[in-house]
Amino acid sequence: MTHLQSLRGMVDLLPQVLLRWQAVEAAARIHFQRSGFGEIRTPLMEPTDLFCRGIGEATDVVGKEMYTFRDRGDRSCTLRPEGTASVVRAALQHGLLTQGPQKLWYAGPMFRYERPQAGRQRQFHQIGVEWLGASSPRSDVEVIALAWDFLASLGVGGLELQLNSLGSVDDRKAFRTALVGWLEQRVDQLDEDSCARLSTNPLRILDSKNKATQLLLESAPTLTESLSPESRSRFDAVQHGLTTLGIPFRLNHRLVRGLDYYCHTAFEITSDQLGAQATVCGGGRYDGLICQLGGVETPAVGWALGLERLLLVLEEASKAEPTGRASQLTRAPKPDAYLINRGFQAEQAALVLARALRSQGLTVELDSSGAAFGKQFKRADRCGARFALVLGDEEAGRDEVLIKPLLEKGDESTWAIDAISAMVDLLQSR
RNA sequence: GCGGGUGUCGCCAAGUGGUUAAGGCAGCGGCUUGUGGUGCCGCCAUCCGGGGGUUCGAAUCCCCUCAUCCGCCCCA
Repeated sequence: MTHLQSLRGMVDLLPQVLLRWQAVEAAARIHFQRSGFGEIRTPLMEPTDLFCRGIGEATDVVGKEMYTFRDRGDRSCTLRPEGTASVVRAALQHGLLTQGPQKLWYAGPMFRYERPQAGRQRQFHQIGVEWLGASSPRSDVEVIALAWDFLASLGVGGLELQLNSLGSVDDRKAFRTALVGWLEQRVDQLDEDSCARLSTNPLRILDSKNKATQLLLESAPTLTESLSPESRSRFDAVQHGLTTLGIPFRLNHRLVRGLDYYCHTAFEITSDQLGAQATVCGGGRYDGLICQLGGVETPAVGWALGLERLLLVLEEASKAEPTGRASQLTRAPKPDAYLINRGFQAEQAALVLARALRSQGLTVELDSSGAAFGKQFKRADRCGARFALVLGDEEAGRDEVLIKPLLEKGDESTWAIDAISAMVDLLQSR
């Protein structure tokens, strides 16, 4: 209809919707701060090579989903498809890691050129956490708990934590060989997609949604079997830690994360309310990434959470439970006062009064229509203001203002227009 | 990139070949030009996502296109 429209897969966030966003972001800020994570903001655009090296050339994200273009200096630029590579780049660039381990979190838009569907957009938003320089299995546990508790604090239900270990780089290599060998004997039984992946990214075949392939995989060698004793005991320690914290999880030995940099712990938190894109949060350990991007060998764990998906789940939660925690996040703020005014002198006085009250922390809606009093009252009522303040020529002439409660019963009262603190007391009284 | 569904006012929604395109919500105006919430009255799509075509005649049929939704791939 309109010729000017937002690009496909890019959505506007309007004030009412943003109420929810802001609540979630505020909750995140507090939650991460408590665990000692500091916020980091990196550019939305990076040199293309960062992602090719960080995420892996063979991955779909790099292979077909990046927004890449050349700038006027003929540099290849890419709109970031995820946050981890950028965070690591920034940490290396500023020598953060020479000061010891870094606990960082970020929130912001990511870009992936994909076909939009439920819970998926081309510009979407992630909140993520990266703990660089953490090697203990306990850090895996802590980071997972950080995600789990954050979601719980928002009142999100119906979540499941799925856990797997990809083992060390060597374990993975060994398993890869074993799996490919096993699958090659059975190529004729594989679906088309899986066949293609056999040479590019065989581990991902485990994830296949193809029913026949899944059935076939029942008897395939498993990742767990090829774990070294060290990897095995590390995986046990992570599970033990989660159990200690009372965080329920389900082992899923098919869980393979899509990005190349993961090793050892891999996890996903899924929701039963999301349709096909059920993963709300995903992450794991990526001990090799920092080295790969030019730093010294440094272990790290982290995760990223899809904000749009989280908000989708929150919406369901607040529908199901209108008085629950999730619903409280979205209450629209009502003005404390609606300032009705009419007449030249009164309008000037109203401007001054509104500013004075706002500077005292009140939310004041100032009518600027000059319409009839009845009209202005109607608007005052409609916006849900608790009080109407009335300034007409009569009041202005006497340097007074009339205050009338709109929601509770009570009489109008007249106040000296400069009795700001007394008015504030009344307007804030409960 | 592939498959399927949908597209009528800001939102919900009737209409499926025949003169002026229901209705509801919201909005605006009035009854009520200094007092709101209820009520009543009025206004609010020459146009049916866009472009072509078929027809005496189309929102209704056909083609193309765009957008959107659901799924696949993949991921948060």
